[in-house]
Amino acid sequence: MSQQSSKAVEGGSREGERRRTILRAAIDVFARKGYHGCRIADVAREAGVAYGLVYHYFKNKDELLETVFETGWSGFVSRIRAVVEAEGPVGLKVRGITDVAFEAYRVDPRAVKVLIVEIARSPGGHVNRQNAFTDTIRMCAEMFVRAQASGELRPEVDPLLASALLFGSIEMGLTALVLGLVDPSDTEMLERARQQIAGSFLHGVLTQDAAAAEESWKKSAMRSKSAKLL
Amino acid sequence: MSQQSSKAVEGGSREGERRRTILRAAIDVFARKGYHGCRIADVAREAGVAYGLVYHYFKNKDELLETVFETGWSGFVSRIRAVVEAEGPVGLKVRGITDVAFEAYRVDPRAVKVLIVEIARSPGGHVNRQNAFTDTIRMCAEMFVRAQASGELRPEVDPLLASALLFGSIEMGLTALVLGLVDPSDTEMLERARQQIAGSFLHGVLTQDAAAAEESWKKSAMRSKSAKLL
Amino acid sequence: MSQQSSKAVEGGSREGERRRTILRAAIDVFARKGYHGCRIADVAREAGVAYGLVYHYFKNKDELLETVFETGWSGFVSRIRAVVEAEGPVGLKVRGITDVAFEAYRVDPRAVKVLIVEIARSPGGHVNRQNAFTDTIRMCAEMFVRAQASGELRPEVDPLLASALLFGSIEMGLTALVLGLVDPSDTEMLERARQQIAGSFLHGVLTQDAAAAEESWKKSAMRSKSAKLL
Amino acid sequence: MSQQSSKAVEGGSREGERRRTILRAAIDVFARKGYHGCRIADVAREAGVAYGLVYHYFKNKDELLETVFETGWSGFVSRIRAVVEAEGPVGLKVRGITDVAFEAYRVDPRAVKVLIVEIARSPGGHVNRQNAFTDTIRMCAEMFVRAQASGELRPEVDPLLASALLFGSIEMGLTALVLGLVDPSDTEMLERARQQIAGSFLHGVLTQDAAAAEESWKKSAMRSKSAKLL
DNA sequence: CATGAATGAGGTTTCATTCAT
DNA sequence: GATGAATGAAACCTCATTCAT
Repeated sequence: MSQQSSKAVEGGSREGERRRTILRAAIDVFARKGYHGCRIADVAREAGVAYGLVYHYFKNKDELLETVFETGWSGFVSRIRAVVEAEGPVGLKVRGITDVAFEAYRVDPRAVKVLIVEIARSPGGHVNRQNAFTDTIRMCAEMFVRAQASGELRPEVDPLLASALLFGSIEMGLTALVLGLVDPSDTEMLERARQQIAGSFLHGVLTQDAAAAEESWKKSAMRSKSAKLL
Repeated sequence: MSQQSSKAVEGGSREGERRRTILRAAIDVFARKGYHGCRIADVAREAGVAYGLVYHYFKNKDELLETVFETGWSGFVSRIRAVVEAEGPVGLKVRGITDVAFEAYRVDPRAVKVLIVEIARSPGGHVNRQNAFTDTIRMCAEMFVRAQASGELRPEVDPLLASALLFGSIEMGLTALVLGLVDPSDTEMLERARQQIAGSFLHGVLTQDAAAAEESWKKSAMRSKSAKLL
Repeated sequence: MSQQSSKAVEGGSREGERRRTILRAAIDVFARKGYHGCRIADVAREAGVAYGLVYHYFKNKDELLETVFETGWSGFVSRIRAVVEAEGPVGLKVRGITDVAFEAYRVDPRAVKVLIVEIARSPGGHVNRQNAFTDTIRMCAEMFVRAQASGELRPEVDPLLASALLFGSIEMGLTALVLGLVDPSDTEMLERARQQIAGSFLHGVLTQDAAAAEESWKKSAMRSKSAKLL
Repeated sequence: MSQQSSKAVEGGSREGERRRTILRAAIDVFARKGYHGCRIADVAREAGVAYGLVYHYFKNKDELLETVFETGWSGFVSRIRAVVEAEGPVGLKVRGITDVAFEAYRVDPRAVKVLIVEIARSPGGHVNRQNAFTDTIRMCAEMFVRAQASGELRPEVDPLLASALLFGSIEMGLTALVLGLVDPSDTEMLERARQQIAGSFLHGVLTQDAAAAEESWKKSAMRSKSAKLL
């Protein structure tokens, strides 16, 4: 009782620890072997716990995977939301969204791999996953609607589709890393990819005025960039 | 379509028919249930053949799925290659690539879904699928290298990444359809999506000159569009 | 196809054979180990078939047990029904019902044990079993209603309860055998038990007239009994 | 009833309370789900105690169930014994036995259900349960032996079998209630059932003289019945 | 070619029991 | 005494694959 309310604020409670250990192990095995190869036995061994304990914390395999997804996704979504709801030009927000994705990749590439390769494209049945994904796209679509109203987005652009395309670009950019098309250890390439994804996208959808504002922003950013990242 | 009715299109013996029936059934089940739910028994039932017959034509489940993938992909790739190797401005080629993808979707949405959703998934390495995918991206990347040499593509754009982003945009555009974000029966929306994907992408990466050439092309295309499509 | 319609009349069809083998094995294991100890693996070994084949013929363990019950019970019920629907005094019918139960015991004591000990008294959830049991009791209750109308059954006797008591007596009589209270190999005792169950019951519920008719029947029966049984 | 509210009825320390709470919960779960569905976790939840506490009071599941059985059964048996060992005609005793069974049902139908439904069931040999049951039958059989010696019971009746049949009738009468064949809330029906079970049985096995004595008893009983019961 | 019964390894899931706190 | 997390053996069930007809 007291364990849940008092200690579970951020990292406490022995129960929470174990649970998280298993979750983390699941992400690992998942990223390594994919949905197929991911046997509960592997997860348990990886987490260093007994077989049955997985079932103490998760109803069954599916719920475990679902939780892996939601855990990973919810953090991502909340960061995206923060960016979307902040003040500022849409160009800055789009760059912010790209940054969130790439930062997540930098922190835990395996988790991102699971999100991208194993779940985001996953089979129909799992309603939650699709909803989480489509909800995020819709959230950004509304951002684009407002950007269109303020004259930043070109009028002939469909906001929903634009949102889908932005995430498509980000996702495939990261997929290129995950699949080894691009060397993931090449940090300079990583940086260029991030720039290009946001840059090309914005070039493609912004109005002349917004693009010009973007341009001036980019130049000032270049000077302070290297300091920020490391 | 023509495959089913005529018997001699491509080695159309009776054997070939059966084989193709099974393959088509596999695509269906695959599209409906994903790699997971796809049991040999389902494929056999869907095809209306006996359980064991699947094993007469395919060594095992993996070979069947591999064949499903290659069959679907090879046609797609060869059409892409034709577009890439033709003469003409890169803008036209990018539109051509988008057209190929959308046309494939129009002909058989389920097959496209399989290609989209199951890429890079399932049994460990399955090199073929990834290779087929990455090879195609590399092919288009070379196209962009040439376009950069001829001054069509902006110099600061990375060709490989550009290629990835193009396919990312196309894929997510189609995924939006597959996921029901966009109504797939709305043909006007389909048309607009196709235009926007290619258009935004090109806006984002082309030089001023190439973009201008694009612009003039687009205007002439608008007049003849409806005739082409049906 | 032809296997089912042409050969399945009584004992034919290879499929039916296997199925029956498994069913019979299930009855054996069931009678020997009870519901608890009855593992699918045991049934398969007893039947001399592979593990998975049990699941080829039966959806799961429960369906197997359900089938064991229905198979055993349906034969029993149809014989009871034949007795109930025949012409004649109610006394004869009651004796007929007792005979059916004891004959079933003589033919396959294990099957009767399963019916009595494992299933007839079984846990709530299984609707079919209870229904089958209560339906049979109701069938005989109607027989008693008619017997009451014709003046054979005493008017103050409740027919439904009488039916329950008849089966209670029969069941406990057989249970006494099953539990070893009475030596099951003592055929004379068996014969006496049968007589007493029907006799005491009838004494208890028949009117004076019907009881007198019974008495005269019993005497004539005694002379021809020993010849019949062996 | 009184067990729960007062703390010193029968070794009523705090420990005893807990133990009894668990036992009572076990009866409940047992009656509701049968031996199968009865998991220790269910018992603990029903009793409102922690998982492990069940193991503090009972060595293992089997001992718990055994205790449930014995607790319920021992009270029943001692009451039966009191009836059997009392002075008086056998007819009165048979009615007394029936009364004990029905009274037990009135006080706690669920406990009776467990006793009825689970007798002779589950884990292989569990000698105790069978013994408790067969011992009781043998005890009454001896009562019938004496009744036969005193000319109350007809000479051709087998005492052991008669005893089995009596309990068979009682059990199935109660089973009819448990299974819902008879409405358990219909107290008049309950009363009639009790009368009929004992009455029919006695009619079936008593000699003329004993039956006549019975008859006169019954008439006098009818007058004072309602007062006795409540 | 065609069939579908038969096989059994491999995975998931349950749950009685233990034990550290 | 009391708790419930932790353990793991043992059962169930699935399904790719084989094979006799």
